[in-house]
Formats: sequence, structure tokens, C-alpha cells
Amino acid sequence: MKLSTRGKYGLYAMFYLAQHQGEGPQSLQSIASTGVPGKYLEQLLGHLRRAGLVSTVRGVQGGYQIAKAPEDITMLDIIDAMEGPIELSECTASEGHCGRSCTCPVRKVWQRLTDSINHELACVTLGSMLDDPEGEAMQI
Amino acid sequence: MKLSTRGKYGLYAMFYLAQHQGEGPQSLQSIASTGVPGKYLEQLLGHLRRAGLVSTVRGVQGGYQIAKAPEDITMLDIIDAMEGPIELSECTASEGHCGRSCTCPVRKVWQRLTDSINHELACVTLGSMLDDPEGEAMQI
DNA sequence: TTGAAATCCGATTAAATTGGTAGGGTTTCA
DNA sequence: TGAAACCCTACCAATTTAATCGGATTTCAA
Repeated sequence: MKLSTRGKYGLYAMFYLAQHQGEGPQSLQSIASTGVPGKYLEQLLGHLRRAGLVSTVRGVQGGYQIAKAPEDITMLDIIDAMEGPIELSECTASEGHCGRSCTCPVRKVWQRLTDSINHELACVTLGSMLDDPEGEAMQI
Repeated sequence: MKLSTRGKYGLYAMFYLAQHQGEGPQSLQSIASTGVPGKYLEQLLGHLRRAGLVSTVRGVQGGYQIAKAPEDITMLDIIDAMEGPIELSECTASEGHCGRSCTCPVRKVWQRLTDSINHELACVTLGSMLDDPEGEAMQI
């Protein structure tokens, strides 16, 4: 079980934008300087924009900005935007997917684990990461 | 983020074997009757055997048996055997993978989440699933 | 002794996903 | 009006997943 790089790259980008909050739009190139291929990052930022996590300014001097206060953006928001909702197994995602009933003990395990992961992700905000004394000065 | 079917199939198989504990070896075909392609399941049971979770008897009347008490087999054991260790990101798996230091706040998030998932998986045993009043009679 | 039942094992394959790349379109401002 | 910047869709290569195939081996029982 692993995250794709999308989630990681997306988080790096959001962290960068949070650090440069209030400094005006950040160009793709400046965000990409953290080591993510530019054209790929461009796609990923599209996901973040459509999820309402970043806003963009087009044209000369344009770029990307964080769209909400870092305290109001959770890891769950970001991972969701980048990889879609956490679905360990289809059977927890939609009722009646397999022939087994909703009392299936295996399903219960998946459900419990999914809830736990979501909870953990929802507890961490971009703001709390910035507040981390080590994270504050960290250059992603 | 999702599990592959390997993890799910492996868990179904283990649950089946736990339910038929003490009834002698269960043939591949009988285990496969839960809806997993036989030849594929055969491979997967190989993983479980090499992980020490099931034992096998070859030849006529042979088959697969659970190798330990269900209370001593956790979800983590099974998922580990089927999919390898949970590694959300390489940077939590091995030091110095990326150029960022071990104080990287992103890394901290991954690490915390990984720990949480592992803990959750280690808390649920096959035995506890069987004890579930609904799970007891459940035909996987 | 031999044949059937069963697991074991490695090679191959088809489909999906991932991680990009390419190239053009659109907006904005100096 | 042209350069800087984002926007969008299609494409592509590599990897992983989910199988399938074709045997080889083991065991027991008739």
C-alpha cells in the first residue's frame, strides 16, 4: 500500500505556497524548483485549483496562490484532491459491490482502517506543519 | 490510495482457513469457491505459506491449513505477506532517499500516518474477526 | 505400479496505472 | 503586439497488477 508521487508532489507544492502566502502569485517555475518536473506539476496544480485549494492568476506576472488559510487546509483535502478519496477496497466504497452482505467481517476491517486513515489525515493542517519549529524554516 | 486485490484475496483465504481450522487440509478448489480465480489464488497462498501463515499438505487429500491460532495472526501479518510492508513514501522507508533532512515536515506526516495504519492493522486478529457474532457464521 | 489428486513453480501476458512529455491554446500586461 | 504565464488534451514509456499456462513434483490408494 503506497501513495503515488502525486500526493507527495501536491503536498510539497501546497507547503511551498503556504510559505509564500501573501507574496503574490508564485510562478510554476518557482514552485517546480523544488524538484518536480514542471509540466507534470502543472497538471497537478490543476487538480489543486479545481479542488479550490489554490487560486491562479493568468497572464504575465501570474502564478499560483494558496486559496485558504493554511489552518483551514488539511492533509485530507490535499490527498483527496490529488488521488481521489481513500478507498482501500471497492466494497467499502459502494454498497452491494460484492455478493457479501454489509455485515461481512472483512469489509468491517477495511472500513475501520479507512476511517482511521481519514481521521489521521484530517487532523493535520498545513498550518500545523508550518508551526512546527523545524518546519517553519524548512525549504521544501 | 488503495490496497491491491492481493491483500483482500489473501484475507478472504485466511478467514476461510480459520473457519475450517481442525477440519484437515482444505483444497485450493474449495478455497477458490469464494470467488477468487484458482490459479491466481494458488500464487497468493504461496506467499502466505512462505510467510509461515499457512501450512500445506501435498498429494492426494492434501491442501492448505492455517499454521497458527487465529488469535495469533493479525491483519498486519497478512497484508505484509501479501503486499509487502506499508511504505507510503520512499522517504519514510529509507533514510536519505531524498535531499531533505529527517526533520522534513512532510516526512513527519507520512511517518505518522504509516505508524497509525500499522497499529490499526496489528490490532485486529483473525480470531477477533471470527469472534464477531456476525462474522462467526459468515460465509466468505 | 500406476494413475489420479493435489500442491509447487516459473514464464508469459493483457490490462491498468503511473509518471511523465509534447504541443498548442488562452489570458494578461508592459 | 509580443512575451510571460497558465490551461488543456493527447500521447507515451515503464511499471505493476491480475491473471493464465504449462508443466513438475508429491502423495496416496486401488
